Parts: sequence; C-alpha cells; structure tokens
Amino acid sequence: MSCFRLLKEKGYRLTPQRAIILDILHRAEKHITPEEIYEEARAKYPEVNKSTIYRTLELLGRLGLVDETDLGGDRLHYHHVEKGHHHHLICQRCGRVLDVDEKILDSLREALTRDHRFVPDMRHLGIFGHCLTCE
Amino acid sequence: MSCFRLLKEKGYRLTPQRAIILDILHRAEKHITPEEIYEEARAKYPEVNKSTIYRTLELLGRLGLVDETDLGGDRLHYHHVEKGHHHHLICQRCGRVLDVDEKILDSLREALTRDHRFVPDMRHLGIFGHCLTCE
DNA sequence: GTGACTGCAAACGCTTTGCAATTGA
DNA sequence: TCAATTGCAAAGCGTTTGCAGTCAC
Repeated sequence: MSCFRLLKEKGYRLTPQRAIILDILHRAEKHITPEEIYEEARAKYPEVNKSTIYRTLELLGRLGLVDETDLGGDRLHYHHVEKGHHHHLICQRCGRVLDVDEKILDSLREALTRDHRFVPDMRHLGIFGHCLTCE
Repeated sequence: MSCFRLLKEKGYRLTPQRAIILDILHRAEKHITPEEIYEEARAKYPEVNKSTIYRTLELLGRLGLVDETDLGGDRLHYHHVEKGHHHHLICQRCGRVLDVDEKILDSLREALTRDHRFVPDMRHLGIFGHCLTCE
C-alpha cells in the first residue's frame, strides 16, 4: 500500500496497530467512527488502546491519508481518501444514509466563488433532511 | 414578546432565567453557544446555573422558538428563529464568518428533491472553506 | 398549595494528555 | 541504540441527570 511508503518517507514508523487501522479504513464501506475502528481493531489485536486509534487518525488526517467528516451528532467519522469524495443525505426519520456524487454541489461551489469570493471545502458533506420514501 | 405567550399557553412558566435567556437570544447578532449565553446571563443574574441554560435551550428548541445549529467543531450554536434562516461561510484561515441568504441553496435543494427524492433541511448550514480575501 | 423549575454536584461520553515502558528502524 | 510509539490511567470538556429545595401561578 502506498500509505505505508508515505509513512516511512515522512519518518513515521509502521507499527502493527497502524497497519491494522489503515486496513480497516481501507476495507470500510462507509465512514466509520473511532469507536467502530477500535472494536474492529481489537478483534485482531486485543491489546490495542483507544488512544492509539485517536492518535493514528490524527496522524493519518495530517498526512492527508484520511478525511475527517462531521456528519453531525457527537462524533467524527473517518474515511480513506483513496475512496474519493462524495456527500451524504441523512434521513432524520428512517436514519438511512444516501451517498451522492460530489458533482451535485458544483453549481453551489461556483456561485459561492463568484458571488461571495469564497472557496468552499465541501468534501463529505452531511446534509440532513428526510427522504420521500419515508412518507 | 410572543415567546412569553407561547410558553404560558403550553403550560410552562416564565421564570426570570428564561426571560433573560430569551432576551440574550433576541439581542444576539450571531449564533451563540450555551457558554456564551451562560456568561452573559450570569452578568445579570449571578446565581444562574449552566444546566438551566441547557435545559432552557432544549425547551425553546422543542417549542420551535430557537434553532439549533451544528457549525462544526465541538459545540452547538443557538439562534432565535424570528431572525430567519441563512447560512454561514466559515473561513478556516482567518476565522471570518460570512452570512449568505438561504436562497443560495435553492438550486441544490431542487436537484436533491428531483434526482434523489430527498428533501433537505438546510437551515443555518455551516460551510467551511476559505475566502479569497485571505490570500 | 403544588407541580414546574432551579441550583448543585455528580456522572456522562467522546477525546486528549502525561508518563513510563516498549519497539521499529 | 534510541527516538517514535504505545498502553494505561487520569483529566478535559461540553452536556446531561438525579435530587432536594424553591418559586411562579
């Protein structure tokens, strides 16, 4: 994995804990929380500590390997950047999370830059509301 | 204030604490945090307790008198509904917060409803990025 | 008078931190 | 070897809660 190389290039070590966390992020099918990563990591490596998860996520985020997303609520979600950017429609009635392509925001992005001289950073935006399927 | 009437109609009491908190929200020029409300309330009413702030905000939110907004970061922001809906462009370089009218999102709202059968609830959305003035 | 409300203090859940022991390079 | 990294335990921080006393109505 290219992540391993990047870690070493920057002078960081590749510990088993980091390899496991990267693997979990890599295989995840959605954005996951530190708690979910911790539970999954512990299955393979029982001694792993939650603070290692947090410290690793902080490092990976700083290196640009994972994205940190605030999907609302009390905890952050993490996501392997390799998997690309997209957005989430979160239904507040049924709890469903729909993924939408980032292109949906193109016109908004243009309008903000043109009219407000503001360049939004909208990767993995969470949009709350309700899906019509619920009604 | 019509808020006072609504409280009584629903069988809630108008305590000095609640009147002060409503007044602070009413006069606020931006979204404020429970902590900010607490500090301001304490100036007028030193015995007030932080849990009263939280309980009051929860009540006012439930009654639809204030809006609860997640502007990212660790704490929620509150806002008197009377003041209308708008959005925030938060510059991650200079910290500036720009307000934009909610109409900016009209086309996105339409696209989501049309293409994804999803009705977004985007009041007081916080959009991160950077303003061109910074560069 | 009486139930809604408050202050207080303690607990909560997620996250961060200090430190001594460990380990990858 | 030896600094980076870890596990552990404790603290931090915003928020919530149980409870006994208080106060709006």
